[in-house]
Amino acid sequence: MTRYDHRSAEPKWRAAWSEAGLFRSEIDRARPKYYVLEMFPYPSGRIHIGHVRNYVMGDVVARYKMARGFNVLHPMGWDAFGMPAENAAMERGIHPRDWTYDNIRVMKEQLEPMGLSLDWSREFATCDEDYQKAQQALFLDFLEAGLVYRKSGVVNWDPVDMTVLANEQVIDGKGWRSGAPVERRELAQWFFRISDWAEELLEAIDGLEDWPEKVRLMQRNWIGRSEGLQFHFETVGAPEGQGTLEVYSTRHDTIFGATFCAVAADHPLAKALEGEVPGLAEFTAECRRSGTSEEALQTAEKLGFDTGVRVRHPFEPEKDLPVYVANFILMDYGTGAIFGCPAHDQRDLDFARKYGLDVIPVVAPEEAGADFTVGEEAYVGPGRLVNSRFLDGMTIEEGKAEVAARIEAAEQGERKVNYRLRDWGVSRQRYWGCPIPVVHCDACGTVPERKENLPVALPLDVDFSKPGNPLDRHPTWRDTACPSCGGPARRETDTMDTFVDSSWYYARFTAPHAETPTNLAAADYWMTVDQYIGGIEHAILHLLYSRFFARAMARTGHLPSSAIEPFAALFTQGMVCHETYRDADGRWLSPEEVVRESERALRASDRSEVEIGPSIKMSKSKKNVVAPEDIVERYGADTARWFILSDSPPDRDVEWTASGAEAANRFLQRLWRLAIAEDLPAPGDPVPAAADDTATELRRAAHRAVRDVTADIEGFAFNKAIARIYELAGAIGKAEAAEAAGLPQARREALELAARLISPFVPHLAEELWSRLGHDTLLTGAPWPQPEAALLEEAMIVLPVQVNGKRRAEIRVPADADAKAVEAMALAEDNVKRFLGEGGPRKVIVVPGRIVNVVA
RNA sequence: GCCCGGAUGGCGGAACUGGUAGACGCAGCGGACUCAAAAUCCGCCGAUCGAAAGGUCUUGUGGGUUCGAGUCCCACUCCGGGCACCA
Repeated sequence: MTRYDHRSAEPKWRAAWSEAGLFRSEIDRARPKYYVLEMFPYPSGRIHIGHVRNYVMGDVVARYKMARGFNVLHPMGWDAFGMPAENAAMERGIHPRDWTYDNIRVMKEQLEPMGLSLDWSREFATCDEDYQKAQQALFLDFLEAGLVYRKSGVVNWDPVDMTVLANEQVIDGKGWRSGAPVERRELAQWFFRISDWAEELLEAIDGLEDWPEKVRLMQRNWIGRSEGLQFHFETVGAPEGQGTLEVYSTRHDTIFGATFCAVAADHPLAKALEGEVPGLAEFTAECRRSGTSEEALQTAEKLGFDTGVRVRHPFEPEKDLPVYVANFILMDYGTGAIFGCPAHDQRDLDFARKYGLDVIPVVAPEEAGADFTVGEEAYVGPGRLVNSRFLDGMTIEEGKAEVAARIEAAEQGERKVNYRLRDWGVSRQRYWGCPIPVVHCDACGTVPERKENLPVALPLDVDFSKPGNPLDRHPTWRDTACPSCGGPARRETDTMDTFVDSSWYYARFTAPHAETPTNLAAADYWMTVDQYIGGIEHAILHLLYSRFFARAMARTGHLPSSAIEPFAALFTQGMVCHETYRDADGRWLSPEEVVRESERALRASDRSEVEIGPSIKMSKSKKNVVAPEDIVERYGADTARWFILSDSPPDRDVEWTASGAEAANRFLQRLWRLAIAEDLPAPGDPVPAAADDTATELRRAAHRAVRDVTADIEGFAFNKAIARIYELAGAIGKAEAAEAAGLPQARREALELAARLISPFVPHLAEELWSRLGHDTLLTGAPWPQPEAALLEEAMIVLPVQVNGKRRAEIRVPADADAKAVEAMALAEDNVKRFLGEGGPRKVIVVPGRIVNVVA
């Protein structure tokens, strides 16, 4: 029996698409545009199935929208800066640049056979000098607009690698590479002023209706808005210049429960006292040394040091509160100082118990009286204020309002909204990143590089044999002339966080070869991205940074104001998982080393028993990876595309199985066999008017499939769309065996519709079927089919009949039968009579077209 | 700790706004074709009682609303994810 040969068909059709230039997009104002984008890959070395799933989903959308008449933009590029390239350089002596571009070449070769409808003419890598130049120009414009600044900040410093570490790179207080205890060090860093946009970024989330609710919630939490009161206490016994202590609280209603104040180790008051109070300097040093990783913070004991300084309670002048330096107070949130109310904050309570401070309950639950006490658990629920003089009896909200009003009237403070979101530190002491285009001059200070001198390019002759930033110790690269005075100056050696690169690439795709970062006309036409697709792991940082960047670019004239939200719709796809295998010695085995039988698995080499582990995300360490090129070689790209979309909803994880891939291939072969049947009439031969019921039934099935597949694609339910296509193939297969007037024509119509419906999913096979059915045009880009309304309507329908809510019979009725007739038919059913027993029905509910329920 | 999801056959999953639970696929079982195998085709496939017709039970657990609940409400169990000294 002949078989569909993907090895010859797939390259043939890709060549045909390429020759026809179908995926090159140009501005065309006559057609509506559609911009579909998948999160671009980091060129780590090889494409894996997870990438394939991501891009195939985007491809289904792109091809579908193309068929619906949209002018589609579907580009691809490379997120090419980052640490792994430097690690490769250090470990294997390969230059990061060569390593990166080699990987890009290999991965592009892997991607090519997948048949993705990508416009490769727009391809770029973020490490291309063109892109760096554009990004540096953006940086300078942001700097001029006041969106970028430089300040000293506390960082995680690895003293061995001599570099700054991200919080995620600090494990148990030690550097993830060096294992050396991480220090908290103050370093001048460049920051983007994202926190200025906190309110705007938060409010605009409401408008992102086509984003997953989950992601919107995560962004809201990340921005972390809180409403509170910022006010000051008068200090007693504090050094010069520390006459007041500014604190921030969201529970200012509990002010009468305050029994202490606490400041951060880096707070000016703490610093001012370091030389005066014995032991304090040691304590603050200890605080600074302790790790900043989440785990370290979580497990760290709450420690405090009484400074001896006191503050005066604003409403009880006779009462003084002690001021502690505490290790759990953060300098960069609020004012770096708090008042502690142990009765109504667990952390404050723990602290108070440890240092023997008073616990004064000031909020009592409704059911409790004024003698309400707090044990080891702070009370944070609702209630009424007690022990609070003029606040007594008020609710928490009323208390807050009253305290705020009095503090404001006394000009001791004001209501203030605070955000968890911090400014974005973008300085990295790294080589393989985009250089920050500024110059340090002894005479002029920090001076922006002139735009005509861009790009500030990375030197290629760098030395990775020593730790630290190679740019810092390069013999000549740092030396330059001051753009302002012309005198000798030094280049900034920090490079930008790679998240900067990915924060605006979507905009660059609209005019990838422009001299300026963007071309406003092109951006105005293509932006915003209509559908963005990628992993949930980028739910916060990448997406938030991109939203900030689009706004900053709009402010500096690089994007139209209509594009401040870069991604109109977001879809987060699940991961690809696979079973794990271990041999008797506990060594991981890859799927190629294993023969899978129904209930067990054997090692291919010696048929020894293999333990089957859970299906988890594919990873090199567990060896449960499947190489896309192996699948493509064996079954073809279409099989890989079909299978990866067929089994699970796109937002959930999918398990890759060999049997599933085989089944996908079996189905594609089946479609092909159906389409090469010899008894099919010529193209254009219409279904005769006198067609038999069998033929009409097939036509109905085909047109229903068109309706359902269309809805499923629109709804991102590709697994359901595929199930509908399986059903259609089943109907065509059944019809092949039958003989009826008009059936060959109906089969032909159904096959043509099937070819059109599968084209977004398995584009090569769709073209092959289309061609085998006698067409000499390309199917790709051809208009999407419309179902015939008349064929979607059924003359007769089957209605279930329930007695007391249990199904007892089915009746076949005309679709437009009236309720009375339906009721009569239902009551005439034997089984209905049987369960009704003696006495007639008390009530009959007829839901037209749905169900009949008889109540006995 | 706080905030979100989710739980449906042996497995992945369907089920419109409350209306025949289990579409479609995998795995399994039986059969046809074949000397045989592969490929292909046909049938069965939640549990249970029954020869059958048909009955009973069944969507994590327990309650509730309703003519009718996988779907809505309340309480709980388990699983997954996010955040977490944020004052």
